Amino acid sequence: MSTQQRSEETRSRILQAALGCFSERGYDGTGVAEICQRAGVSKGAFYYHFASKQALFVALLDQWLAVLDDQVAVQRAPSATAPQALQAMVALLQQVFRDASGRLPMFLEFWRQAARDETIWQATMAPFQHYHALLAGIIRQGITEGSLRPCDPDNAARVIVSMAVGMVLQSALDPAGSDWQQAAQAGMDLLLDGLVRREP
Amino acid sequence: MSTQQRSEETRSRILQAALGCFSERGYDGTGVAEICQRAGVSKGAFYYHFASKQALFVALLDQWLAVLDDQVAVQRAPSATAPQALQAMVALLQQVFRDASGRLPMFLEFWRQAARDETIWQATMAPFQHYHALLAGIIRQGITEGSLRPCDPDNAARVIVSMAVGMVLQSALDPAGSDWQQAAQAGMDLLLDGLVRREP
DNA sequence: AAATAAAAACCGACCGGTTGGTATGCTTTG
DNA sequence: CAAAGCATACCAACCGGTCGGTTTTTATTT
Repeated sequence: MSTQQRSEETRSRILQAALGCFSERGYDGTGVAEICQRAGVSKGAFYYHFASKQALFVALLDQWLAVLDDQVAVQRAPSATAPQALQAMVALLQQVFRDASGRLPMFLEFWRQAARDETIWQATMAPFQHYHALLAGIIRQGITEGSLRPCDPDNAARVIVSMAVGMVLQSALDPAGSDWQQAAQAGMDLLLDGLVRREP
Repeated sequence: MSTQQRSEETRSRILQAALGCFSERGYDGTGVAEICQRAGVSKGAFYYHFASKQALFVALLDQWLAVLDDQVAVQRAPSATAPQALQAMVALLQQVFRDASGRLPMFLEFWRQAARDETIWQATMAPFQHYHALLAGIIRQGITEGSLRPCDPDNAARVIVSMAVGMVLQSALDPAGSDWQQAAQAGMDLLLDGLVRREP
């Protein structure tokens, strides 16, 4: 096997081990030695691939963001009506629940660090703004084409993003507390149809 | 001044200092010495009042929960219709935004610790379940009295709680990103009326 | 009221263990 | 051989927590 391959595999194993450690014990709670042991490499290898523990964390965040970008790119099918497009967006959330199963506490680590580190903050906020813009666009289009009632698209998008974020957080804290995939589905249905009873 | 008064004031000052430190630097990021310095007391005083750093954290959580219970107690006026009652609940959220201004990162600390510590988890989850039950009750009543359309009250309550939690988190990360008080108001309006355009 | 005891409140030096990070050297590959 | 990739030993700093001692308040006795 070439040294490049071996090197990249080592790096990958460190990332994977760190993901597990951070998810289970948190960022401050896990030491570099612990990550190395789990990855089956030495401390020297660690600091050969990453300048610092913080840099590793950022790399982990970047990796996650890359995955997320892919998912967003797939979701580019503006053919359907706005309600259908919004329903389809829920599937993306379900992807989050599925993929990040057991590693959702990592989100808390990201968000916590984001509140203190400028670089991490920008990277962490990007998806929020991204999804906000995406949703606001869909809603705005839906209003002009008549499938949605007139309202402020930004506010509506904010509601949807907030709901999603809230569910991700709760599922991180209490995975068994509810079927969050189904809750997200039902939530979007509710949002579309409204709570108040209509008069005939 | 009596020693009791002095003692309680010292304890209070430690709590206040800790709140500031944890909000700014996080739980692991702040040392006991730092809290003591900010509070103007010695380490001896600290460990006279609190068994450990963790115990101080729990005390801080309890303090917050007490405030929250008061707010919930005030909100006990089931006289109005369900939509009105739900609108009134939003005011409670606004209270959170107002009171916890600048200390919202503390929520992230609470939630993060909750993912690892059983005791903190229970205390942290309690308000979630509390509000869920409260909202579900209002909605259920609204359905039976005809002011709300038939739906699953639990799902609807989950949506509202999730929206609130999501907004609190986002306001913690990006306080200047939006007028979250107004966003919460608009969100509830939207939830009540629905997004989809009605046919005449 | 003075003296004394006892308890509460507080101080700050100190310790043991941990941790992120480094310096140096060995192996393998090209 | 030169460089990349990796291992081992080690360190300086930090941090939660302890401990013996000191001051201040309260209770008790004389």
